[in-house]
Amino acid sequence: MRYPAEHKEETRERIVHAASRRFRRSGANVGIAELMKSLKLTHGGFYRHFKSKDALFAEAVEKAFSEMRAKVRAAIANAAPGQELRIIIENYLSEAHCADPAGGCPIATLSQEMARHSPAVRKTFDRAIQNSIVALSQYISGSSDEERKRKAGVLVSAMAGTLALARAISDERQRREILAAARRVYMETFAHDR
Amino acid sequence: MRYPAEHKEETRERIVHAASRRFRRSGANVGIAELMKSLKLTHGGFYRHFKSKDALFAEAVEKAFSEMRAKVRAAIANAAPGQELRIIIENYLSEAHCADPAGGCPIATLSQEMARHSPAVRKTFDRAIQNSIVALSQYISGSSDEERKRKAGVLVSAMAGTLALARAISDERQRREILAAARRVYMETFAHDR
DNA sequence: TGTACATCAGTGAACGCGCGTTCACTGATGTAC
DNA sequence: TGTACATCAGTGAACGCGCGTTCACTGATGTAC
Repeated sequence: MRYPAEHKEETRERIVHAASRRFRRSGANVGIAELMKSLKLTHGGFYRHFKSKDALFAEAVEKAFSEMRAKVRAAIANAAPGQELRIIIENYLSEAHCADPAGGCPIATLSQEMARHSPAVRKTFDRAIQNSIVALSQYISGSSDEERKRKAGVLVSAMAGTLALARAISDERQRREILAAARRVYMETFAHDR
Repeated sequence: MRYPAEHKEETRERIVHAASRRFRRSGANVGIAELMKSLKLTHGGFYRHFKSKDALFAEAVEKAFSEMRAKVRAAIANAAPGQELRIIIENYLSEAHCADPAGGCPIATLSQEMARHSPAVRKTFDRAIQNSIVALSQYISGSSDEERKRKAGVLVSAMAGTLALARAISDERQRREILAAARRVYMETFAHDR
């Protein structure tokens, strides 16, 4: 059957969106068939939209980063000037973010498997990381742009590591504790002028 | 053919050692056949030693942590008192460790996929993390045992996150930069009395 | 306006492949007599 | 001391399964005349 004009683009976007969530939840071992089934489609049609699973993965990574940027933007939209970094840290290390890998930061879910991905995927991830660091650096104090970017890189990697470890910990109380302790340490280290 | 008395135990250990390295390099998607082949064995014999791939994975995780503990112990064996934490941070965030995931910290390579592993594996990982945090906490300043452990947990997760992100970054200069910046920040935050 | 044809998103069978696991078998050595 | 048998780490074919990808096909709608 033939479909209305924008139908194809809509389907494509639904695939990328679902893939972005699933890859963040399960890494690259998500099957095309299962993914398409979750959208009430069959696996054969997948290749009308993407030339390979790898191509989809790259787009899904990009999508995950752009979703994160949107969330951060929304969170600090009404922040009092100078409070942006505190809000970013609080949100990133929140229990809500911890409980939602599928809708959360791709660095905390995918960085470890990046070494095993194709050059195309790695390049996408790489660029997105640079963007994130630059975006974050504008809220960090420091005597030069370079210093702010360096500190932002450290903060991003530290927060992603803490989130990943918190998710690996089974005991809920301990998970909450490490998130809370990390919020405090990172605030003191990065959000206070010193 | 029959083998000398301790032969079986030796083979078993060779398998765990090789698996520990391979799992850290590639995550759980390492084939039994390929693993056994790398030891000049065939895949069929695997099940004389382990009841399943999952059982091996759990042992390999344990082995990875115990290797790490041994490396840390060796590194600080001759440290001047009070310098242990500086040495630990310097080693963990060294370019050598960054370039050697297979022989390095399992938190930096496996934490993100832990959520997808069996309860048995998760429990092993969990226990090992607690041990690591407790072991590290003795070198961290703080007014109580609890505070030292909390700070140690944050430091472990932060360092693992930085190492994972550094490995995901393709550009060598940037990789070195983030490692260096993180060494400095974590030293200031955790290794200085304040 | 009506008809014949083209389009193409989506379908589902089929492919080759690698996986974890099972199992009948091998054969050098230890053990019983 | 010599012989027959038991042991069991390791072998390699075979299993069922899920995977990414291909491809001939479908059929509702757009388009040409």
